[in-house]
Amino acid sequence: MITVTFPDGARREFAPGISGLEIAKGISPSLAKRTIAMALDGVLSDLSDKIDRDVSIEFISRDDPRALELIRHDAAHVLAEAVQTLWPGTQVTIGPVIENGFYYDFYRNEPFTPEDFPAIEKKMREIIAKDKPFTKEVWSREQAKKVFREKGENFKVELIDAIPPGEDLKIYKQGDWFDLCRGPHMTSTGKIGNAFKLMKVAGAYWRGDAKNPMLTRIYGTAWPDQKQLDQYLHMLEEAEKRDHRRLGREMDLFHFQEEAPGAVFWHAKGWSLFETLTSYLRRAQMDAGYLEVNTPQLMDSQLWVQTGHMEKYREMLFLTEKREDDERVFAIKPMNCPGHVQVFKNGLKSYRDLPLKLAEFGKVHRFEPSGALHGLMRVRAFTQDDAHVFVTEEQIAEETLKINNQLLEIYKDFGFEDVRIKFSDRPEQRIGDDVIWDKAEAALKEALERSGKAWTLNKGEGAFYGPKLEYVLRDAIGRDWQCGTIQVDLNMPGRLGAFYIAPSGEKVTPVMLHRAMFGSLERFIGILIEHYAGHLPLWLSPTQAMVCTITSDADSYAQELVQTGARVGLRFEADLANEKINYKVREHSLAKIPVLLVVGKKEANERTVSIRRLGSTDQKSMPWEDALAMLKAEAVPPDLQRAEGLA
RNA sequence: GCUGACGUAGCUCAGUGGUAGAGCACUCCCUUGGUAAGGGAGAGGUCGACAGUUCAAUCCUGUCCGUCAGCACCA
Repeated sequence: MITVTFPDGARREFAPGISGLEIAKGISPSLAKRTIAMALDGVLSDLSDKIDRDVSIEFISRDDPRALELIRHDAAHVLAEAVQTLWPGTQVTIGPVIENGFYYDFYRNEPFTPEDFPAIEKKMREIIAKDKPFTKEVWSREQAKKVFREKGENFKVELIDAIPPGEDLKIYKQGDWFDLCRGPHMTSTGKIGNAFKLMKVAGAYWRGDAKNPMLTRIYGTAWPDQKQLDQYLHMLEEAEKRDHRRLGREMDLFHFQEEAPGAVFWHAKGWSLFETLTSYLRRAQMDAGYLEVNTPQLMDSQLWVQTGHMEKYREMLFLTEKREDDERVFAIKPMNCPGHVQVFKNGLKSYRDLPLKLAEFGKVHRFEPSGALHGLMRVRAFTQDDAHVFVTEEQIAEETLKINNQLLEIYKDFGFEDVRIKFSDRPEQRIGDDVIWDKAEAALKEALERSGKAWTLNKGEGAFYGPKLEYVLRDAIGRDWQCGTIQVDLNMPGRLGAFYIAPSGEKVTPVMLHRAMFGSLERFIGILIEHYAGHLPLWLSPTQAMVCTITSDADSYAQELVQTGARVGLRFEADLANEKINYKVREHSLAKIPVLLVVGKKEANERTVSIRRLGSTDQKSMPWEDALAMLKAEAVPPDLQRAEGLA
């Protein structure tokens, strides 16, 4: 007999080989009816699975959070059946669950389009309405390959070959249709319900490799009920309103145009934000002992041969043409590091100079693939808040930890409390000995452990010259972007001939730590806009207050307020337009101006202002001097607010 | 780069094989109005670029450029 433990702690004995469904039926028919799967010792399993050991069991109903992935996975199978029914000859490949939904990759000569969705969804509803039971069979490798080969499912045959020898080959059937699948599934297609929707089609390479054929991927989303589906769709609409490309236009921050793909035209307001951020970073860097330098935009391409970039990234470099009177080819810098190494090399350095921290707001250019470009997030010309810390091997972990800590401090100033850290170790294509890589990776791990922050491993994703930590932020629609980074480089300084004089008098190659806090200013601004949904805090907002006149009687008073604001370092503007106050309030609210100072004849006479904050309909009248003092205090950047406590 | 979709006024979008339209924005006039759109008039377009088909192309075909989504890439 086996002992089964129930969620309430009760234990019961059963004969080995009893299925979950039988146990549920034994308890009550209604439980069996509403149970769609089970968890054995916490692991989701088919309700039909036979139990032959002591376990704890939980019956999963449709409203259990764990049912969500089953609903989506089953929906993917139904999608595949629907597509193969409508277009026989289409090959199936894989169809996993993803965040917020699922997809299925198909191979077919004719691509699918969104116009096909209604037909596919209709067929899916039919399959769901038939409430076909999911049944599982375990096949032998040979049998499975034979069946799929005969069906012309060549991709499935390849998948079977990739399954490790010890693992069972499971086939899930829903009526006549079946698929190779790891499972588990719900008891029948009817459990999926009707709260699903096909979202988009896209190409995707077979097995994620650009050398392989391209498949058509159909994305869908599925939820336990219509309400949750509607909520999700509504959330997507709201996220669209936060899109920095849209807000960038609405707030008059920047634009792009065809002549400069992947390069930003910063407008005055966007540049104000950019400058506010660089000033902030300058203070932070100075505080941490960095020296700001500036290195050439264009250097002999030979330098990039030395670093290894020409070999690995030739296609991504912007190169000049050879000139008749000069045989040399120049490259626009894709990174700042070689420039900083030149600064380091200029003049003899001693171990006493280390750690030496060189920083630069370096504008770099990379010929990114056209399909990679995305607003401010992925551009071809961007500004790094780049720095290189030259250290001895012994100093690596300590300096890395310092950078990590400052980075997290800085992110907090922008409300990013839960930054995710990825540790990317050695890639296949790399320079330098493995002994060196061992050291570099160990140093980063030590720093991570000492910081106590959670992190995940990003296997094989390091830079070609060294491992890295990536600090990842998420945009409005859930896409992840690398912002900050720390990289340990035991290769490049040596390649470029940098050394310092050790206490022994020997020449020793320094280790270089590459670090960026925002990463790319452009990307960080994109993330910030979406993070704040355009509602920038006062210290960042390009226009901090708009003085709106009620009638032209207050024009000169309004202008005076703007001037006084400017004199104390506040960015005010006046709206003297011949429009009603309703119109002005609406216009500037839509432009995300954080503070509206409304002035009419009354305020001009009494020297007061009526204050209205973005996102609120409250209005408060107060003496102008008080309002000015209040806004001035509020507009102090967070780091300077902290510093005031020190003075 | 790959697959697919898209490109018409500053923005959002209609539209047609016979050289274009709306709303908002813009300019001017009237209005001086107290917290999310006052009224009127006007101006504004090589219909992404280049070829081809056609008597005639913004519309059909092709190539290119750009944008969007996903994939691949991301020093």
